[in-house]
Amino acid sequence: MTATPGARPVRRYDPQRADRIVDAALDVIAEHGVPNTTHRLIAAAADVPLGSLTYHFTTLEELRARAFTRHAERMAAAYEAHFRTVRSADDVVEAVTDLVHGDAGADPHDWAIAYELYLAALRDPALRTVTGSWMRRSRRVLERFVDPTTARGVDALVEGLVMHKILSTDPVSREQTREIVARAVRPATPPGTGV
Amino acid sequence: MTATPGARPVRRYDPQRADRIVDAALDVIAEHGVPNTTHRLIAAAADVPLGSLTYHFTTLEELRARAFTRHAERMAAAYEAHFRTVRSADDVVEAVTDLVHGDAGADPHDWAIAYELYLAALRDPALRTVTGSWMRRSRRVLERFVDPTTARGVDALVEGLVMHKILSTDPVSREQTREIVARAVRPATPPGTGV
Amino acid sequence: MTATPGARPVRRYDPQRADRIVDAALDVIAEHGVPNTTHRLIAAAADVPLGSLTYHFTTLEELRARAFTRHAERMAAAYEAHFRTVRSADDVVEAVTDLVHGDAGADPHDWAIAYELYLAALRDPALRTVTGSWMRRSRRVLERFVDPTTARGVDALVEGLVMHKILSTDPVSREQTREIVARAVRPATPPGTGV
Amino acid sequence: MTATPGARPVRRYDPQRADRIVDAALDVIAEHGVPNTTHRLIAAAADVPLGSLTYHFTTLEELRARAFTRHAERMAAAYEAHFRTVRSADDVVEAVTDLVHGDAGADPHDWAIAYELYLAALRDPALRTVTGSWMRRSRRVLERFVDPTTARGVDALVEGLVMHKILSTDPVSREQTREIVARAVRPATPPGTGV
DNA sequence: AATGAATGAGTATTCATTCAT
DNA sequence: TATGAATGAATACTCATTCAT
Repeated sequence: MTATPGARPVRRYDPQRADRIVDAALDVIAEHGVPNTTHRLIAAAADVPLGSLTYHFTTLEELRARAFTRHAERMAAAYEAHFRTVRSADDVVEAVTDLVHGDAGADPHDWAIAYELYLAALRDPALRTVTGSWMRRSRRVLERFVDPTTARGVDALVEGLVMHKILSTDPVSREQTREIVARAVRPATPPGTGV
Repeated sequence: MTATPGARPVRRYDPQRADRIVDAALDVIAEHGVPNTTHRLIAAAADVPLGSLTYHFTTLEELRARAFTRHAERMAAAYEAHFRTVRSADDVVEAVTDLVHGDAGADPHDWAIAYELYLAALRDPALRTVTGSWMRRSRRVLERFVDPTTARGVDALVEGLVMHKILSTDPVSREQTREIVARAVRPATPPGTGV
Repeated sequence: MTATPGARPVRRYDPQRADRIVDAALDVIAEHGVPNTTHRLIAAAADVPLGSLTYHFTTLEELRARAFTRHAERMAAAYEAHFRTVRSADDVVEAVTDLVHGDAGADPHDWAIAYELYLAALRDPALRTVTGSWMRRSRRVLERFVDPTTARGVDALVEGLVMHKILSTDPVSREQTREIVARAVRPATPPGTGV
Repeated sequence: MTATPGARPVRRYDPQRADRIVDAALDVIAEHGVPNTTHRLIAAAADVPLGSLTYHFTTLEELRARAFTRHAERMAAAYEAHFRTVRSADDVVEAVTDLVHGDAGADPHDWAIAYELYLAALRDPALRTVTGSWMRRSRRVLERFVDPTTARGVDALVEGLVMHKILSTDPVSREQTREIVARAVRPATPPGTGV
């Protein structure tokens, strides 16, 4: 009850602890993957005692969900910020190319978490609201510059290009990416104008 | 003294067992995901005793790698078969649309395995040769109809469209997909022709 | 709703548990030998649940090392205590004979552990610091009565006599032991005095 | 029944196979220790198929016993050979010193097996006939030069010196060993001649 | 309110031995 | 006669979660 002198220094009032734990969880997911994301690893990363995790989050699953939600939120916000200064359709091509080649804030660490989330969402429909709303926000951003169908296509294209860039053994060049993106961004060919 | 029928499980002579185990592993990966793919689950799915797995495959990791390799091989073969009858660029659009909407042999089960492989490859560079060669084969197929850069774009687009179809809460329609694909397949705008 | 007595095993608060586990490990090593010293056997001997072992000791190897260290420490202390009342060189002969014939605190149980440690040290150089410091302490005790070389010889002799007593089918008599020890304790023949 | 052409080359009639297996077992025991001496390791060392082991030796324990028996026989024979040219008591001192310092045919490999045998004999009384008869032969050799009690002492001393040489962190010098041995070999002090 | 000790269910893996061929 | 495939019991170890303090 009373602080015993000489006892180990007690961590004082720590209102952001839950927050710090969520961020630590994201780091662990990025570095070790969901299956290796254990209470112990997160506790160590957050520098909090083990019991603190289950005190703040009933289950590990809940903590993971919170972490993924936060990540999706951040990625969507970064996406929006990235396009804030874009004006013309030409700028869009450049901006999207930047996105694919990592010059837009999202690094491998972030993409690793994203793919962990994707796979988790594949198994857990509850997480699909997280991925779903993230995608809707991305498309909404693109719709400021292109028609909805094109937005959908460009958004999917970014996904696929990033994934192939990571998984391929001969990755795409920036030049090629720009070319590919440019084609996707062009307005639909008016019917009857030939292929 | 006498062999009581049913009293003792029969030791089966089973020359294709290793093969069956690999297929069972794929089923388990599809249904439960890599992290839940345990020896026990695979053994049950293949209807073989537990010890049989480590007899045929030194580690679980090795078995997983074999399973993923077989899956990638099958997916690539299916991809090639799917385009075998395609002749014109117009047919390509239809064929790719079929691919995205599951009318080309690959079902959610197959895609689930594919995404498990992607994530595994993200952590394990050894698996990247598997994903890499699969992608190369896909592109090579497309290059029969379009230029290499376009092939790359279309291949990435398929990836992204399928993924978003699975992860989104409002999925894309077949109509939209065709439109998006058509745009990606169009030849590049000749320089100087304007947008 | 009410705690049914006996229904659920009681979670015990048990601050000396780690210590008790180490002692239990020593008992198991003595009775079953290192190769049969399993988590299960130790847990049963210490009357603690299985998971408790790896909670307190990361690996079984670590637990074994701790147990051996404690044993060597105890044996050395007993050795020192045994010679505390010895004054003359004659007393030394008697004291050493007692040592060999088990009248000095160390029983077959203790020697069994010691030999398990020896063999373990043969494979694991880390354990050689344990055996090495134990031997140094023994010799230091003997050096209170005889010159260092003699101490070394007597110490080795004790080792060999005990071992042969255990492994031989016709063991040495107390009388013989005393005679042998007496010869080893005698001061070196002054040079030039002939044999 | 008939040799199928193209089948793997069948190992032809191999009458010394059992012998080779026993030697392989000794190698494995020396290198890996009894607890790690498995059928698989022995089969690999002997370059024979796995099933061959249980074909020739009912249990692993039986094979181990055979291996230990052979080793003890060889060690005793080497001991005898080593003393065959010894004539005087002075020569004995030198010969014993050679024994301890490894100049008598027995290397660390041999001692490792010996200690594995000792420990095994500690647990299994059946093996004590092996160790017992080995020791008797050693003593009998020494009794050609010294009285039985001295022989016993010297034999034990060798045991202890070798063991301490292996387990100690500051090993004994050849000089010291000779001195210690010399003292043990000297005839008993005639009663009444003082200590 | 907070925590570290505690635990049982689960994991991959090893291996002596059996047995169909 | 000889063997390699087969298997079940056992092993060390992990970990989410619980709970006494």
